[in-house]
Amino acid sequence: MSDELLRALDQAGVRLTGPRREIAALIAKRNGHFTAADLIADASKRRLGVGRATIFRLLDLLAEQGLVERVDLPDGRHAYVPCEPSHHHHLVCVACGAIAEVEDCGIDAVTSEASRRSGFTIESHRLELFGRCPNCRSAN
Amino acid sequence: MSDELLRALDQAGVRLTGPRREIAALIAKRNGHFTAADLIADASKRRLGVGRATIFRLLDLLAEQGLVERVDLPDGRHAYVPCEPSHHHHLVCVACGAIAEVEDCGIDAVTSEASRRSGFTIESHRLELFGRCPNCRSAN
DNA sequence: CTTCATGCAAACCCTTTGCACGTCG
DNA sequence: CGACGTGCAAAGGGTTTGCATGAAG
Repeated sequence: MSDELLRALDQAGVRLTGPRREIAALIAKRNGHFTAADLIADASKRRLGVGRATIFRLLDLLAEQGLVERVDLPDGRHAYVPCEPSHHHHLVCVACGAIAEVEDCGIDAVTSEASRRSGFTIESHRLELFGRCPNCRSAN
Repeated sequence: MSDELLRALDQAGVRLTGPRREIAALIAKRNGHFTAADLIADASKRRLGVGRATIFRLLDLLAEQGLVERVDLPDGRHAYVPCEPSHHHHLVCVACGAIAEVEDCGIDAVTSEASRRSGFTIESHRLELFGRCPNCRSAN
């Protein structure tokens, strides 16, 4: 479960310490997005002795490696989603937090159109889609 | 300059108090995005007696009315941009902070494609474009 | 006059940092 | 063994809240 993250970290030459393994397992056990606070709560619930700081430090590390990405929820909270380094946008279920990764589906056309109209050179963009996953849609 | 915001607030039945007028003027005097901290600094620089809380409260109010929108900068800071209630996306210059508003330029095609692929129903989205405005591009 | 907004300060997050100790390889 | 990671606690920044006072309509 948590092997994916650990393997990727290992490959990146990152030390696989005890706390890092435990936090990776917590992340793997969640599905969908999670906040730093979620992990901190999980850790304290299970009485792992890991400190807040270690969790934030690992999240930074994972983000650097592109293994998680930080998304800003509509309510302003910061969350993280596990993801493949190459994929780029996320679709998040507002009901259960499930995540789907969306590869470029024509966003380039949008950016170049915006660039043409505005005269800006576009260097990067952030697209976040919010909706309901198939499960939550039918459950309601 | 600050009339636009004030007029819109008035129409919404919001009391036009002294502090609100002053803060609206500060916002009008900025061009491009700004943070709450920017306004707080402006206010203290000019020794207006307005408190932090009032600034945050007005920003909330303006956001409720759709007169400003909160954007999350790539570095994680929260900023606000003044905008028309109907327009929807923003292009922000990473060099000078200038803002261009971008009306739908085919983003619907992207969302429906993403929806088709993932099975999610899409309720909302957030698109932020980052680049360089014509001025900053030629200045460099 | 009544309702609502304000300033101030304290409270509250969330996140980062400094440091002595422990662990990994 | 040496470099690096860790926990803890404290510091830091941004944002919110409680409350007595003051202004708006």
